[in-house]
Amino acid sequence: MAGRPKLKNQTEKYDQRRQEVLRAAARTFNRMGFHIATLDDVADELGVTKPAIYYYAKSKDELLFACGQMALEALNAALDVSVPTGRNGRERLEDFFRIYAATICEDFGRCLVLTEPRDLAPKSRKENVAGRRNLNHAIRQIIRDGIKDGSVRRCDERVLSIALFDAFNGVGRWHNPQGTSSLKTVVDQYMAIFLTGISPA
Amino acid sequence: MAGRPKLKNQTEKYDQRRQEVLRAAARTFNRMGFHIATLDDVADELGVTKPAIYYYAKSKDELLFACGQMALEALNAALDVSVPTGRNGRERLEDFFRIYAATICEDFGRCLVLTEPRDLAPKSRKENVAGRRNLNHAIRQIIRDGIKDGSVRRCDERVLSIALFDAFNGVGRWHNPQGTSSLKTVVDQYMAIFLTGISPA
DNA sequence: TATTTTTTCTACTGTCTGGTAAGTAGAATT
DNA sequence: AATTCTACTTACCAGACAGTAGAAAAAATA
Repeated sequence: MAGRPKLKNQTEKYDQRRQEVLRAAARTFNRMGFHIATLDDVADELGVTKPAIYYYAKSKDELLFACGQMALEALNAALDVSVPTGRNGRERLEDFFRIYAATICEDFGRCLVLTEPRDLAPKSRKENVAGRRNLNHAIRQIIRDGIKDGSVRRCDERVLSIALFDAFNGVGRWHNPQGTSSLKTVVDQYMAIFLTGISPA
Repeated sequence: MAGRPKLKNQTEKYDQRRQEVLRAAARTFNRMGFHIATLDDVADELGVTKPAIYYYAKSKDELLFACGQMALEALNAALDVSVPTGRNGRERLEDFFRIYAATICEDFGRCLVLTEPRDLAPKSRKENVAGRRNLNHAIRQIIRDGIKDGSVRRCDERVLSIALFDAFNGVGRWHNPQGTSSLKTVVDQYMAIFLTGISPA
């Protein structure tokens, strides 16, 4: 944030451009891998030169961190959506993971899924891990609620949450929007697998 | 590679030492991440200096590739085990993924799961991808067999195989052998989730 | 013991890349 | 019109790290 503008009415333009920079970073990281991608690659993606990046972020670490935060904020918003009662635990799980799947197929979501906290510097990592853990804990709570209300089978909620998150992360890693099957089709299949298992109905 | 011994009775010792080097590499890559770990880190893990590594492998790329191959060979062996008939598709899936889970919790297996083909140089990558694809295709075939023999619900075998692989990969990423729950306990839960779903029985 | 082979070390190089210094064209403001 | 601010650019640096050359232990062999 070397040169964040001083005039109030310029900051909106700056923030928009910063979003474009972050998105270019996410796309480049996703395409090449965070450690393989250089800041010159990110700059190319955006059609500028490397130092221009530093006008909007102070380090490569900050770029990755900010991309992750964008995704985490979207996912936390998804949590709020699934809170309204009237729906049991299993239904709330389904609500959430449908949004989760959609989110991690976007630029920032894929970036969150394709990188690990250890790619971040200690300070960023701490906050990133906290965000991931928060999400994880929220899902575990929904699972516990589901077990209580009888809509989810008795199980260790930690194991189920990991199975769900990692299985869905696979969608972000492998799904090709240009491919034959739409995201909705894939997610429907995932839901069927998780709701009633792979054994025939 | 660089200094493979010329005397026949020395090559066995060399090969054993090479295994130790590969294992040290896998452990270091797993602990720190492939791109973050330096060859000095690998050497430290083994208690030697960096050039000693080059006596057993000609590049960092070869280390990662060889670790992946170790895991892929173990997994291909697991495929053979699950071939004997008398067991239906669903049972063979279960057989395989129990071995899969155990394998990816070992040093080389975790290394395979925690890295991506794009971390490898083009030549190694090609072979690595072929190995991964071979495994994937074998599982898809078992799924198709299971659908045919009625032990697996009708579904897109590509989607199911990805869901299974990625969910189980999560075990390799998160399971702590020193933790409270044993690997067998975790895998049993996974099996229950996938066989009959998260809805109560 | 002398000689050869195996294994590892010390010391170094070349390259790559994150990050910076300093300058500039054009827009906004006064 | 003069000044200030914006969004960049060109040119560069310093450190890190994969990989190497050559010497020196250590082990095996004769």
